[in-house]
This record gives sequence, C-alpha cells and structure tokens, in this order.
Amino acid sequence: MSDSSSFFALDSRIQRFIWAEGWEELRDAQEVAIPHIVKGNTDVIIAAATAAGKTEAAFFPALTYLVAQEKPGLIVYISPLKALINDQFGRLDRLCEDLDVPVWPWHGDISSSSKARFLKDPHGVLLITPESLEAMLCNRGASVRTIFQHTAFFVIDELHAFIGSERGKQLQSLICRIESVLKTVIPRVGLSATLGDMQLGADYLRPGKADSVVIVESRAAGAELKVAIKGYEEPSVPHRDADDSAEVKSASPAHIASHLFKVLRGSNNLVFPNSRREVERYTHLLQGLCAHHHVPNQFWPHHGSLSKEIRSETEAALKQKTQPATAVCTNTLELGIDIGAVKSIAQIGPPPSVASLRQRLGRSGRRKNEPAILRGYCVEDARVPGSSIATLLRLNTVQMAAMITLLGEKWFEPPRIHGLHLSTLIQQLLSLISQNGGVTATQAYQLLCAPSAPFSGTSRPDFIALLRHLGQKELLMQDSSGLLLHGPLGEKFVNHYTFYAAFAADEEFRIVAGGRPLGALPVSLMLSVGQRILFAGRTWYVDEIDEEQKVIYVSPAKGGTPPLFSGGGGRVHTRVRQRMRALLAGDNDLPFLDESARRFVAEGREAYGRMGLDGRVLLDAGTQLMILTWIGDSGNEAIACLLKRRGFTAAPSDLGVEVHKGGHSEEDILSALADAATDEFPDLDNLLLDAKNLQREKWDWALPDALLRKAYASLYLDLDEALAWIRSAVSPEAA
DNA sequence: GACCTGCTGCGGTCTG
Repeated sequence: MSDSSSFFALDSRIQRFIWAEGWEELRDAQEVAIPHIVKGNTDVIIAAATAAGKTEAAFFPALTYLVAQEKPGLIVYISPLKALINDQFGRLDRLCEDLDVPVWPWHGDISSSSKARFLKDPHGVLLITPESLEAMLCNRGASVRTIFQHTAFFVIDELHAFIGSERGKQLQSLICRIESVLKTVIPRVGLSATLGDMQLGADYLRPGKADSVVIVESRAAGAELKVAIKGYEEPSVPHRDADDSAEVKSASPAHIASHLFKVLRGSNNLVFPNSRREVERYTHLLQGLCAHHHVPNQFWPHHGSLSKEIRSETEAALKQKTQPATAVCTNTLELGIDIGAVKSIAQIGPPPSVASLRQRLGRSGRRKNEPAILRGYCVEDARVPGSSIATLLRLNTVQMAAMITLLGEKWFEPPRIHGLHLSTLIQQLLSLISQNGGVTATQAYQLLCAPSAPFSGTSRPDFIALLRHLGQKELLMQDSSGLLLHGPLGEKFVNHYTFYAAFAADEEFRIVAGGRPLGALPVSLMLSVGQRILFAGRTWYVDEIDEEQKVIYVSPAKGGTPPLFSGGGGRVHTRVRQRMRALLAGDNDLPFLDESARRFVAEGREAYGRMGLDGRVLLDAGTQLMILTWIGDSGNEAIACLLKRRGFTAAPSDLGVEVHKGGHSEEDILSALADAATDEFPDLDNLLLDAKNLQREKWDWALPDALLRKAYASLYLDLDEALAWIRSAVSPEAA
C-alpha cells in the first residue's frame, strides 16, 4: 500500500477502514478511478468484473470528496434492484459510520418514518431506485431544489441494465430534470461489469458529451473458462406420459436432469433453462431424483413469478455454507445480488444472447485460481423424412457453439440504443407537469427533447402532434395562458402509485396453497378447476379460481405439467447468425463438444453442403420459400415488412425470411426485393402502414398511429441492414 | 416477442 498514491488521496478514516479490513492493496480499478473521482468534477465509468470492488472504487473517493466540503453534501446512488440497495446498505453503512455520514436506503419496502427522517435534513448517501426517484420528483416538486441542492455525485450501478431500455430513458430524464432545477452539472459515475462498447456507455451516462467521460477499465484478467457441451437426440416418436395422457412428453429433459444430478450434487451451481416453464420442469425432475436416491434436496427454483418467500428460501439456501445448493433459475439471478460464489453454470438450450451468457458466467469462478465452468445442453430432434431445415442443420447446437466461440473472443451484443421510447416521453411529460404544477410546451420540449436531452430523437412537429393527441385522449389539457396541465384521465393515472414505473407489467393471478402465497401466473394463461399444475417445484391441484380477487387456490397433488408460460425466443444478433453460417461452412474442430454434439455439427455441415447453402439465397420448403439471409432478427423483420408492402405474406424466421408462395414464383420475390433495394427513400412509416399489434411499451396506447409506428420501428426494425443485405445478395448491380 | 425490474400519501385503527 505504501507505493499507492491513490490510497493516500483518500480520507484518513477511509485509509484506516481499509487497513482494518485487512486489504493489502487496492484493486486496479480502484487505483485508477480514485484520482479522477476524488476531484468531484468529472464523469467516470468504472468497468470491472463482478466482485472486483467497483462499489469501493466509486465510494472511497466520492466520500473523501464529500466529507471535505464545508456543507454536508449528498451522494445519490441509483440501483435497478431493491435487493441490491439492501446489499449495498450493509456494505456502506459500516464505512460511513466512521465518517459520520448517514446512509439512507429508499425504496418501496422502506418505512415512511425513515424517509421522513432523511427529508428533514437531506444529506449523506441516498440509495434509491428510479421509481422512487420518480415519485420524489412527481410528489415533492417544490422540495426538489432543497433535497438535491448539495448533491456531489450521481452513482449509477449496473449501468448496462439501464442502457437501451424504457427504465434507462426514465433515469436519464430524472437526472436531467434534477440538474435542470439546480441549474448545475453534477458528476455522474457509472458502474458496470458487462459493457462491450465503452463509447455507448459514455453516451448513455452523459448524452451529447460522451468525450468528456473518463473510462476506467479493469485490466484484471477474468477467470479461466472451462466449457463442455453435451448433445441429446429426441426420438422421432414421442411417448405419452403415463401419468398425464394429455401431455406428449419428451425424453431429453429426464436425461439432462440425471446428468445434472450426477455432476452438480455436492456443490453450489446455477442452472439456466431459459423459461419459467422449464425452470419448473427441471426443478421437479431434480427434486424427484433427490427423493429417489433418499438424499436431502439440493435443488431450488427461482423465477419472477414465484413469491418473495419462496425466492428468499432459494437465496438463503445458496448463501448458507452447511449444505450444498443449486438454483434452477431465469435471469432473476443474473444481476449482482449477493448469492455467494458458485462452482459452475449449466445452460440448457442456446442462451438468449452472448451478453446474457457472459453475465451468467460472471457468477462462476469468483474465487482466486478457480476456473469458471460452463456446461451446455443441446437437444436436437431425430432426422426423419420431412424434417425442418432447422432440424437438418442442427441449429440449436450450431447456435450454442457459435455463441461460445464469440464469448471466447470476448465479443457480445451491444445494447440497442436506437429506441425512441416515446412511451416514456409521455410518462415524463405527465410527471413534469406534476413536479411544476404545469409546463409550457416550449419548456417541456427544451428540457426533454432538445439536442443532448434524453428524447432528442423527437422532432418538433412530432412533439406537437403528440401533445395534440394526448389532449384528445384527455391525458393533457391547456389552460387559457397556454400552460399544459393534466387532463381528467391524466390526473387519474398520475395519482395512482403504479404511475412511477416506466415499464408495463402483466396482470396476474396470485396462487395460494393452504394460506401460503406461492407466486403468480399471468392472467393470459387459462387454468381450470381440477387441473394439475407444476409450480415452485411441486405439483398442485387447482381447487378454486376467484376471478374477482384474481386468486387461484391450490392443494398438493401428484403428477402434473409445468404451467404454460407463453413460449418464444429472444432476438438473435447478425454477428451470431454469421458465425453460425461460418461454423456450418467450415470444418474446424470444436473441442468443447461431446461426441453427440460433435455428431450434430457434422450432420449440420453435411446438410449445409448437400443443400448447397453456401451461395444460396432462396430455398424451396413446400408451401413456403425461404430467403436465407443469415442476418439478425431486426434485419429479417425489416425485409419481411418490405415484402409485405409489395403484397407478399412474409415473416422473419431462424435463417432469414419465410415467404408464402401463394402463386408467386421465385422470380417474383427476387424482383420485389430488387425493387425494394432501388427505392431511394424507403419510408419507415409507410413500411408498417398495415401492421397491427404494435403496442409494446406502457404508454404506447396513447401514441398517435404514426408515432406508434416510428416507436416500434426504432426498437425492432433495422432497415439499413435489410437494404444492405438485399443490395449485396439479390442485386449486386444496384449496389 | 424469452426473461426481468418497481410503486405514494393518506386515512383508518390501535397502542402506550
């Protein structure tokens, strides 16, 4: 420590704290970040692996700066999770006690008395969620200046979880609104483990002034990665489950579960099967195996529909040290809540993205000199006459392999930052009116939509059209002086607590067993009395459904099927599709595959060669013609839209775009594509003219049609990529 | 479209 100038830049009480903790040196991210943050006038991003001491890298110097000021100041820390606020409170409170700085956790579970104590003398460290910050601005508009007057820093944790989302836009807007009230610039510190492109992170942290953001990237190498992928072939004749004749049961989950049981028992691990339904299936199978072998249960479920109590049980099982525990989970366990170190990660089926796979692996190999371990499981259907192209090409296995090679090259998907999030603009407009008791259209546009503002993609005519439409919907009205106020409906929304979240949530039925809440199911799922369901790892009999109170009463039963959470897939990036193609076209050995998975890839390569897919753009698949693009879903969806505008029935698929033949020839499709490529000003608005069902975000229902199409296109269509592909593949002469 | 996240102020009643 004696050669560390950063250490000596810290307040002496913090130095003593570090000695008392027995830390012999500062981590490299801390060493580099301290001199920048301690000055109290720069924006900084700290990117370092989980458990590399990012919190301390931000707070040691920020607190040093804070206690050196004449007046008691404030650090505002923002987290995407309540659980993370509770964790951080435990870590910071001890340190801050020595400094005489109060720490205030603030979220929905915190008592109003504690909140009142903070408001009486607002200084110290405030740990808060975006939603609670929204409520503060909305309901205490007159006090915003007093509360935040002496704010020294905004610290944003898990930065990557905010970039590109509705909530991220909301947070940018909230910070912007506070700075606007104070008429000062307050330094922002962003913390993140997963940031591929530092520039995108800087753009998010300080829109329009990304160049001034200091980037601190940890040099510390990540843990060594060990990967093993196993392949399973699903027999062509599915057998029926003797216990439940309605269910066609596949054989592979049982085989995968018995392998998991064998290799995971005795240590702590995380199993990711990609959906809540599959979490239920695998938890049930693994708990059954424990019972069958007369050993204590070591497998616990965790997903967002389970009650808080059940999730806490699983988290507690992972944290305690006496008995090994493995969680079968969705991405509820992806973010930085403290669950202790785990030995390995199991991924069943291809992960939703490389970024997500990387985040999941960050949970493993956190002890010194221990590798991170990834076990992948791929299921492919047996090949029969009439098998789909996806089956013949072994796409599940090829996609998993492609994603693992990209992970090894340290590539992962950048966040999609082009969303306009006009839904969130509506929320912010309504909230701004609450805060100020009304705003003028000019003030609102200046604050929210000007260059460098959070909604800077919104043009003045679009903004005016939006205001007019919100007036028609009775969300807004204008008084005689031109001031914008809440309309009757706007008033109703703003005065309900559900207003503060920027994202929409499904309506749900609560599930109750003998008075104990088990969790919730989306209302869209139809259940009937007498049905058996699998939930929280056990099977239940549905006794009663209370439609009025939205409660499902269940009692223990034997046998059952997992609840049908709606199925589907994520969005695959172009880079992943191109790597899949390269793997199919190539012949390199993939040493992380077991014998079956290796056979799948060999079969896929054989099929790829036999169908002559290397130079091929169109493939006849019976009633459908496949356009093979090998680009990402946003590009494929844009191509499908271009064809739909020209009278075809088209939809994006795994390998490109599926077009219904319906009397059209291959030449018709090719010339339609060539026509689209030469259209010099394809109008995005026009592209979705006949499209239905475009509402995705919370306030989308209140957008005028033209803006709804723009908002949808900004999130889901990549027209540039679509046109580039068409020009290179279909009409090289037009390029 | 897989998955996930979050939520106030006030009026009522009861206790010390």
